[in-house]
Amino acid sequence: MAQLTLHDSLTRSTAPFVPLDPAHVRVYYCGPTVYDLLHIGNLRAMLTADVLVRLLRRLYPRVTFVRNITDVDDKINARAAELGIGIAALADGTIAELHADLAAAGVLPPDIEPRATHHVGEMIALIASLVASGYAYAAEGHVLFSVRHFPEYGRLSGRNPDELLAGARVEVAPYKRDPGDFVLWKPSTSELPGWDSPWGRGRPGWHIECSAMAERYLGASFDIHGGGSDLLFPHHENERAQSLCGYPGSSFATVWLHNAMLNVEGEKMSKSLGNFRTIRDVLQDAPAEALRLLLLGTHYRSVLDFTRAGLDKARHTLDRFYRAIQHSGADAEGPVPDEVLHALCQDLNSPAAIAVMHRLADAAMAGRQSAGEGLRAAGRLVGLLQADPEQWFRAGTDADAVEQAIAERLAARKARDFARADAIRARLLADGVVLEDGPAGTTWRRA
RNA sequence: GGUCCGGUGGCAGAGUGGUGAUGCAGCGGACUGCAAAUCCGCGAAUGUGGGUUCGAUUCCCGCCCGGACCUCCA
Repeated sequence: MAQLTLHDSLTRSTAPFVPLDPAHVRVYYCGPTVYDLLHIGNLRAMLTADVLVRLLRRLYPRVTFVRNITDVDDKINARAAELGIGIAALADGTIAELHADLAAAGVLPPDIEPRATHHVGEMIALIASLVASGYAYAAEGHVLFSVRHFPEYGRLSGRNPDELLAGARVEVAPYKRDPGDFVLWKPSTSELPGWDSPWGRGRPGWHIECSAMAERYLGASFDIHGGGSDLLFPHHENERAQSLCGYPGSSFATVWLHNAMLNVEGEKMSKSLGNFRTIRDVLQDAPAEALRLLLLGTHYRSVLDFTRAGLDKARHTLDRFYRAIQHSGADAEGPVPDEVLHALCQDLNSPAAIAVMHRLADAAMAGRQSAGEGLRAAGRLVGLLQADPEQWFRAGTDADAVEQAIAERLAARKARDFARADAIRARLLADGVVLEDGPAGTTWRRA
């Protein structure tokens, strides 16, 4: 069996992945904050996790993948107030949209998708334990984690706690003992969502939810924790501090996986630049597999540039793969080719796996059915090539009308009236249908 | 200011201490009424200056350039 190696952000090195329990691999990913539709940056993180989990499921007998939903947060409060609805209603609606978008994008659902608001009790218990053991303190209705009590603080993100605040852009709240201390619990006014706690009515800080939910579903020590690289600090650094101090003797995550960010047409995606692309938006004008192939075309730890041209190219590549499958006569999946598995096992090297798929496509095009079957199998491992080729090439077209036009054109060609034949072909092309004349007659597909 | 990451052919994008994947684009050819698709062939790259080494794109140092993060953005 291929040995999986992964890059660990904590050690900043790539090493063989050794599960705590080979019979049961456990993965936690930080999921979205549900106040708006998912964008393609969110999707990149989800997709990295998706490929990781698909691969782990091939390599190990049992995998539990937990991806949380943050449904209590100041941004949610603000948006709910803006819309004049409750946070639960906003969260429920957003979660339904999120599930629809991810299903459309071909992202498999996690095994467990815990919501923060359903685990406030666990968070309060964890905070109480941190207070009792001296790692946290209450002040003015807040509970704060005391960074100075955790000597390893800063190790994950490579930061020196003493220097951390030197360039910070925020004012330090007066109730903090050290500027780097972060909030575990904060008070809520009567109009804000809140829960009763030993420190009064309030709501949890952002970081504590992941510590509590990861422990609840995976145990205090588990295998892989992932998320976008922007979460490395402070979110993951803080989670790690909370969990290591709150669950003595535990190791929290063995491997920390972080995917790089995504740009749009060369610029950072941001609301102010107006280049924010939601999944839904992109799927309006490209098949989901094209979006997926585009994202997998760059290694997850490199910054990826999302471009319209790239999306079109991805679609043409898929045309080539589907054509090869069709040509090889592969109507079923074969075993996953070793080269593909091997590529993915090298720290999820999806671009290398895609390169192998191109070679398989060459062989399939040459008529090797087993190559076509291998291509399909490789596709499934990375969530591609799941459509029926016929469907892929002809979805959204009026087959009867096209067949009729082809018959007319054939008659024109037989009469050597090429002007008329070409006019028919041009008309179909304008309607998004491409004709291909082969020895066996004329075939067609959408452009 | 601090920390970190990266600079590979026209473009996208892997890998590697010893003749630099893969795709797109380009060029020549086959096929075609013309195309499309497919096939054959061709040209084309490791930011910069040093160091280590028999040999560096790969390791080390300086420089230049780009990017990310620095308290709640995947």
